[in-house]
Amino acid sequence: MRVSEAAEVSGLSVDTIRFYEKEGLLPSVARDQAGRRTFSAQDVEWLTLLYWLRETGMPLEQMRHFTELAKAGDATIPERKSIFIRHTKELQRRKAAIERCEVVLAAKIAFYDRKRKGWKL
Amino acid sequence: MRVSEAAEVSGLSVDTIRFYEKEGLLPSVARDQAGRRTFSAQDVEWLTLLYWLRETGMPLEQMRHFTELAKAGDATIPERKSIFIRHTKELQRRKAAIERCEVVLAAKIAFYDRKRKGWKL
DNA sequence: CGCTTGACCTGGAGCGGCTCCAGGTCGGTA
DNA sequence: TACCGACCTGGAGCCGCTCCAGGTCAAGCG
Repeated sequence: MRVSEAAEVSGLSVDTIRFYEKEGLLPSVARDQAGRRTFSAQDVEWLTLLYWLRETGMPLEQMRHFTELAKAGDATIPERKSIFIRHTKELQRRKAAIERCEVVLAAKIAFYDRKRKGWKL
Repeated sequence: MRVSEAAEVSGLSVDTIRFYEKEGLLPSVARDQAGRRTFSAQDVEWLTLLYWLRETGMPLEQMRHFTELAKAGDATIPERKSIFIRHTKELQRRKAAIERCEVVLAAKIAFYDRKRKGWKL
């Protein structure tokens, strides 16, 4: 699979994939004889994971660390697991922030509605 | 109220408040005779709103536009309201992404647990 | 009354995380 | 065989801060 298809499937942009490779966030990327990146199903799964982690705010540095662990083999599974558990907690924090914001916005909207009514009366 | 206190109450950093002023995101900031910014309760409320909008991903450009509308008076209330409604929808999108990511992480964690069990048997 | 301390000021550099662009290479189709 | 489009690289640009140097000022203490 070539980079544009990998991008489409994973949700990342082509530029972001190249950038991630440069930054060491991809465990390995094969090239064909013409020097073009080729992605296996596994590679694309990895990209998709990165997509979700970034989409939900994990810093590149942490993703890079995670990549190093994955490259180092099964012995690092406990640490990788704990990274995911920590990120899950972070997601709860973010969800709470969103919900708090929803309340704030709902209050503002209600305020505007009351004001509008005031004009009409 | 001075900038450090306004920062503490609003959740923004002092640097971010100064940056937002420079970028035209604050409708007006008074200064004392020594040239220091002073914030009224209203100002702090505004900062807090900006905090929540940024925390949940609204771009500065949109916040700037919103500020302009607020400065222009009550006639712009319908547009301001529609900005909030749009952002509320964006929040739903983001919450869905977080929930999707939670599922992905839970699956990964379960996978690690199965693998760990495999070792022990 | 003067001195120090610390909160504030400004302008500008640096950084994370992309995104876009110029200029070039290559392979598959008409 | 000549082209077209997808790929390549290196580097500039952009957003949204964050940090720093170098300076001003007011308030509290000796």
